[in-house]
This record gives sequence, structure tokens and C-alpha cells, in this order.
Amino acid sequence: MARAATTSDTFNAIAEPQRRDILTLLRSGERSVTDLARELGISQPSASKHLRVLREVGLVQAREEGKQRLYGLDARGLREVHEWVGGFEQFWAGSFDRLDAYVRELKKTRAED
Amino acid sequence: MARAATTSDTFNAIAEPQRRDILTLLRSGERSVTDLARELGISQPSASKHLRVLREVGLVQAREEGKQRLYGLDARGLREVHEWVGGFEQFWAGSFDRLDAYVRELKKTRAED
DNA sequence: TTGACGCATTCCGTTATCGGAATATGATTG
DNA sequence: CAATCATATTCCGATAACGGAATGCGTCAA
Repeated sequence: MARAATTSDTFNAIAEPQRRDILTLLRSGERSVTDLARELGISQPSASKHLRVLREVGLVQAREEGKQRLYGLDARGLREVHEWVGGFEQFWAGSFDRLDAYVRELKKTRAED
Repeated sequence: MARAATTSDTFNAIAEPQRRDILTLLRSGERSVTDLARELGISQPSASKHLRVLREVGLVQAREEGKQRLYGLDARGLREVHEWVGGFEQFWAGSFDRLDAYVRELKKTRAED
């Protein structure tokens, strides 16, 4: 068994830096495959493959425009990621070093005196 | 070239469901490796390997306690993920169907009349 | 010291990923 | 229809990921 298929798994889809870059670019509007490839400095087939993954998890959608295919952002699938990660917010707000925790404990104890 | 190393990449570290489950479990406190394996229904070596990945990206930390090793959460690394994903919030707030966008465009145009 | 326990590591086989090159498909234009 | 442009797919090779089984290693208890 290898890693879970990236298809139908948003977390895996955004685990790839190039795919994150594609999504970021698409925030400013639709792009053709060639444009994306050029802006990212990758080959056309590579861009096409990444777009396929993003399409399969529903993070982008394609629109036919003549012989071009314009890809647009559909970020709704990112909500799940945002919420999962957000569940940890209390754990990074403030510092949670072991030392810091110890210091906080100390202060708390003293305050109770 | 294969996939980027999961090591030193938080996005990749949380792309694996079992590892997400481990992090979730650790929100309620430290656990030993064996406890985690049992609670997740996976083998001890498997748990140990996932913990290694999480340790290497800094999402967990280990503390020696007798012959056990207690793993604790250090979620600070998740902040980066939360912020990146959060940058897309405006795109999933409200619906962004093509139809909806069209309707919004229409309303906007009329408002300008 | 020996044995048991807890954990990490290694080795192995299977599967998936990624980039590149070549090629296929599909639409537009002449 | 032929040529061209834009995109998708396929094939390939190298690499990495994952789980399982076996093993190594340190710690504690008797």
C-alpha cells in the first residue's frame, strides 16, 4: 500500500507546491493552461496534469473558450481544510513551549496563593 | 523526480489521514506510542513511523518517561497552513457558482445604471 | 544479569507520484 | 481538407510512500 490517492482528497491535492501555486495564481482570475505553465515555469503537460488533480478534487473548474480551456478557482473544498486546521488554533495561539507552559503553570499557582 | 519529501513539509505531513488522526488525538493530551497505535487501530511500527514524520516537521515533540515515550502536540507549524488556506476564504464565503457570479454581475451592472 | 516491555529501525514488496518526451485529441483557421 | 494551436494523455524511469514482519536497542523489574 502506498500513499492514499490524491484524487478525491483535498489535503493531498494541496500537498504539492506547484498545485498550491496554481491555486494562488487563480485567485486573480481565470487562466489558460499555457499561461499557467508559463507563469510557473513548468511544462505544459505538467501543468495539465496538476490541473487534472485539482479538477478531480473540485478545487478548479474548466471552461471552454475557443481552443483554449480557461481554469477558474473553486475554493469551496478548502473550507474543510481550513476548519480542520482551525481546530488547532488554541494550540498555537500564544506559545506552547514546554518551558512556557511551565512558566504559565508557575504564575497560575502563585496567583492562587 | 517523485513527490517532494514529506520531511520538512507540513502540508505533506498532514496529507496522510492517520497522521491527522494522531494530531487530533493529541489535542486531548500526551500519549505513548502504544496508546496511539491502539486507539487508531494500527501497528506499533506504523504509529512510530508516522510520529517520526510529525516529529521531523515539528508538529509533535517527544518526552521520555521511563521506558515510555510520551508524544505531545506542537501545533505551531499548522499556523502556516491555516494562513495559506485562509487566503482563499473570500472565495468560498457565499457561493461562487458560475451562475451566481453571473447573477451578481447582473445586479452590479443594474446598480450602476 | 536475565527477561520483559516500549519504541525505533530496517528490509521488503507494492503502489503511487512526479517530470519529461512523445503523441493523441480537439478546435480553429486558411 | 490541411495546417496549426491548445490541451490532454500515455509511456517511461527514478523515487518515494506506505504497511507488515522481523529485529535492534534502551529501560525497568525481578
